[in-house]
Amino acid sequence: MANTPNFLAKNKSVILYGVFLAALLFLLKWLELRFMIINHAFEIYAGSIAVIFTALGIWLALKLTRPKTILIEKEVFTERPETFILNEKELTKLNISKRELEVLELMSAGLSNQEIALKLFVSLNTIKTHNARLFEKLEVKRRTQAIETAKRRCIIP
Amino acid sequence: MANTPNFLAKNKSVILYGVFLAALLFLLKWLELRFMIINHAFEIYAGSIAVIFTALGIWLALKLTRPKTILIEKEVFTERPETFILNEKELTKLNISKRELEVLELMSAGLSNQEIALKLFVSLNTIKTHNARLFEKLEVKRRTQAIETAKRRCIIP
DNA sequence: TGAAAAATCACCCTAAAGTATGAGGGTTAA
DNA sequence: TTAACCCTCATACTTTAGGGTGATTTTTCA
Repeated sequence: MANTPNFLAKNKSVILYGVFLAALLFLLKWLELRFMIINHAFEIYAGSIAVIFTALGIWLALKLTRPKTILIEKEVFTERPETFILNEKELTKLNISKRELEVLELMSAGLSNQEIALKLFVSLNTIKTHNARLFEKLEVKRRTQAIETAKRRCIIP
Repeated sequence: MANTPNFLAKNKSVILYGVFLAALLFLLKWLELRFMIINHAFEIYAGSIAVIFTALGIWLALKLTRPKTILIEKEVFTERPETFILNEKELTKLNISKRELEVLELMSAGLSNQEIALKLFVSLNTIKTHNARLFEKLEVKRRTQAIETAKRRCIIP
């Protein structure tokens, strides 16, 4: 395992900590020389150390425990197997008629109301009525929502 | 808001930290008196402070960040082993931009143009422009067709 | 057989979607 | 720096979608 770059990358935090510690030692040595001749120098020095190392500890802890997150597994009811199986229960529960389902499928295929009307040999108004009932039963407001809901519930492929 | 017990409970960590700090000061004072007469007493003292306060910082950080680790929700699809694989080739071939894809996905979710505009913090006209380009690139005339085509080509799930 | 449900259609109106055109600012690569 | 996108927004217009109401005919089923 002569993977040096990987080693460096993985221990980045530790190395950074080492470097930071070295820098701190220099700083502290300098502070020592600087304040040794002043009154209460010792207290100042000790306080500085306390503050800096507390901060260091906090930083270190945050750095090391960052990936520690609790995963909440959320169950999502999405049942769409590759081979479409019509969910008859949903259909009867929602009380969607044969004709409405037909309209829904053509809608999902991307046809306009006019095109659906022509295809089913009925008037545009009829399609609109079917749509209105469909939206009511599916509890949606738009055809795109209807398509999304219907697909999710396995009413259409 | 005279909810004293609640205040105590909520600031438990802070209070504990205060008490611990006071205890530490006593300890340090004792150490100071103890080691002031020994050679290298200063270094030992400083080292002690560093170690103790680093530990304190780590403890503090862990204590304060523990309740904030409940974050990520993982969606588990019960009956859908094959996850969606974005067809990057199609995307680049069709020359669909990131923003356009974003709009397309929201469209597919059943949102209206106005809702998409609000969600993306842009104007309705901007969404309409994105739509027009999308329809042109996908060679369709309506949003429902766009959704159908995009799904079939694995551009959206 | 009679009521309920389904399917059909019409009219009117509003809301949303879509078309066409222009334009300014930002990024990026030649 | 220029050209090519990309993202943004606007205005004006047309088309489509959707809501509400009411009605007729056919099917279905208890």
